[in-house]
Amino acid sequence: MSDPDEITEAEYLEQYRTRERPTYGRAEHTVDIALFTIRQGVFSLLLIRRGNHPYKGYWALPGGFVDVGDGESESGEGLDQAVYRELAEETGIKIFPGHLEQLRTYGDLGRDPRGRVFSTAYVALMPDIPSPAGGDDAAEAHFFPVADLGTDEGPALAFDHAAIIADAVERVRGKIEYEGRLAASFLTSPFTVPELRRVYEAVWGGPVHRSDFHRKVMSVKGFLVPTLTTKADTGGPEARLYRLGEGTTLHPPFQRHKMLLDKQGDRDS
Amino acid sequence: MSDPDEITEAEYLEQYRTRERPTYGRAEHTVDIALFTIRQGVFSLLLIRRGNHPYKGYWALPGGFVDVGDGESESGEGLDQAVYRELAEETGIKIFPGHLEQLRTYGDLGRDPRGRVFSTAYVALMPDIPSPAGGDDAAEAHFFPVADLGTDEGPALAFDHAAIIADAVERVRGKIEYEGRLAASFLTSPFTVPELRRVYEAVWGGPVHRSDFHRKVMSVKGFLVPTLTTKADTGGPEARLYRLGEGTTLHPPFQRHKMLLDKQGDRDS
DNA sequence: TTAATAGTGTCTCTCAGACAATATGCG
DNA sequence: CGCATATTGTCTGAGAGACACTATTAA
Repeated sequence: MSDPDEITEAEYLEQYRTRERPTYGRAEHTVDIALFTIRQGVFSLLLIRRGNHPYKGYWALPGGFVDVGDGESESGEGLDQAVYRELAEETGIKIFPGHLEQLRTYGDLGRDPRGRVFSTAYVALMPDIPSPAGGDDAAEAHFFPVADLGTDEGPALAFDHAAIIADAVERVRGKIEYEGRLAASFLTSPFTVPELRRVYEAVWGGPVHRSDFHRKVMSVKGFLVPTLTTKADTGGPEARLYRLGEGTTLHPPFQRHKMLLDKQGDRDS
Repeated sequence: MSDPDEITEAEYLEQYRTRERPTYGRAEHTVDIALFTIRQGVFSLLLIRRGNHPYKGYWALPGGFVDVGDGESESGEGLDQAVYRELAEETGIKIFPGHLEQLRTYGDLGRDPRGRVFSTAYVALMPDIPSPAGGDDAAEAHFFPVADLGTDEGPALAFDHAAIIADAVERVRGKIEYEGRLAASFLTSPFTVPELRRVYEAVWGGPVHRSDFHRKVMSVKGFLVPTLTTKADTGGPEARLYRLGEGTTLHPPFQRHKMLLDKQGDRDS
């Protein structure tokens, strides 16, 4: 360890930074964002029609290359930062008002014809704010019902985005079982219990027990904090409005396969 | 769309591949592996002592740069492939006998002093096979008890590996609640129910109800398939040996905070 | 014999599922 | 009124938590 040829870490890094680098053999890194919302009760995903090669004319998740600056350790932007920037550029969403989390990274050979491109996918959930798609880019943006994706009804998808979307949908459907905060991120606060129930119905794609859902969601202490206001225009009695409390995890979780009714129609009606 | 300047995707890609590329401003991509096992009943993580700068002498997760070939789309290796290669090179594990899954990707500025380096972390679980650490590299490899990591007892960790390890530990502790297959991947098949219980005790760090665990794990249909053999040397009666069946998800899940006893000692004794 | 353990049985109490009932608002 | 809905209440059955018990093996 007392090697006379020993160099310090600072010396090593100086050598590393100024080394000869090939102009090939480097990969690129992108972020892709699966942005979900609920529009008119329909669980929907934002896609952008590509205006450039490759996959020109196909629909793709919003996203793009991560700015790595000049490659120095402290230069460029982080992954989360890239996501917020791309959201602003591609969808016009300056301040993202929902939930964002990393999904996973895709790096298979051949997933991008331009070269080796790693893509870190994110899942974003937000309420349906009436100033949606179509950002600074002239690119066409559109919300598609999740149920249509992957079917003949759905759009033609670029790259491996069909697989990413499938993973993202499953992440959302699974995680709202035990993360109540996720479901609430589809709504603007304050909201009513039936509104929250309709989030689950939209995401899971079927009716959810009405009275059981109400009792279950209210039984999680600290999850919903009542406000003094109510909301009319429900087609029934005024509904109390709640905001999110601190208790975020649902113990025990909602169970998708049990909360979902097999047949159409709430038995409660 | 009938632009006369329009080029085909093939033409575009040819231009893209042969473009001028800077020798700077590119990031690199690594994989890091949090390899867990249970040794003598202790939930443990494999770390490698770094023989080179940066962080020379510190302990780090096994891993390394992903081979991206010459940067062409089909050249190099995929992420999973890189993980298996690094496992072989750094730990001598040629055929990985456990469970492997992607954790998440870390890309913060400054996380690697050499430059912008994205790292996709993996979680690996395997039984304690008695031919462990110390691979082709002369590097020192060692299993550390997870409980010691992050304390003064634990090793000094390189890069942001302390944060990665914390995420990995929480992933394992959380996921074995509802993924029985994960817990079983710490064992060699066939195994007994008490052996499986000790996996939970090791990972969660406390005693688990003995009789309740037995009843619960047996009640999940298709999870454990009995063999005709038994195992002696248990300190008690011979225990039946089981192998994993098809039913992998535990519905409803084991609940860590309920299955774990608050105090030492199984009330069952 | 003693101690530790594998496996089973039993009681209780919580809670999810099922469904009824009541009150409210809209056309 | 008739209908859909919000919210509360009640009954029941499944199952988790708690704990006792038996059988078996090692020291």
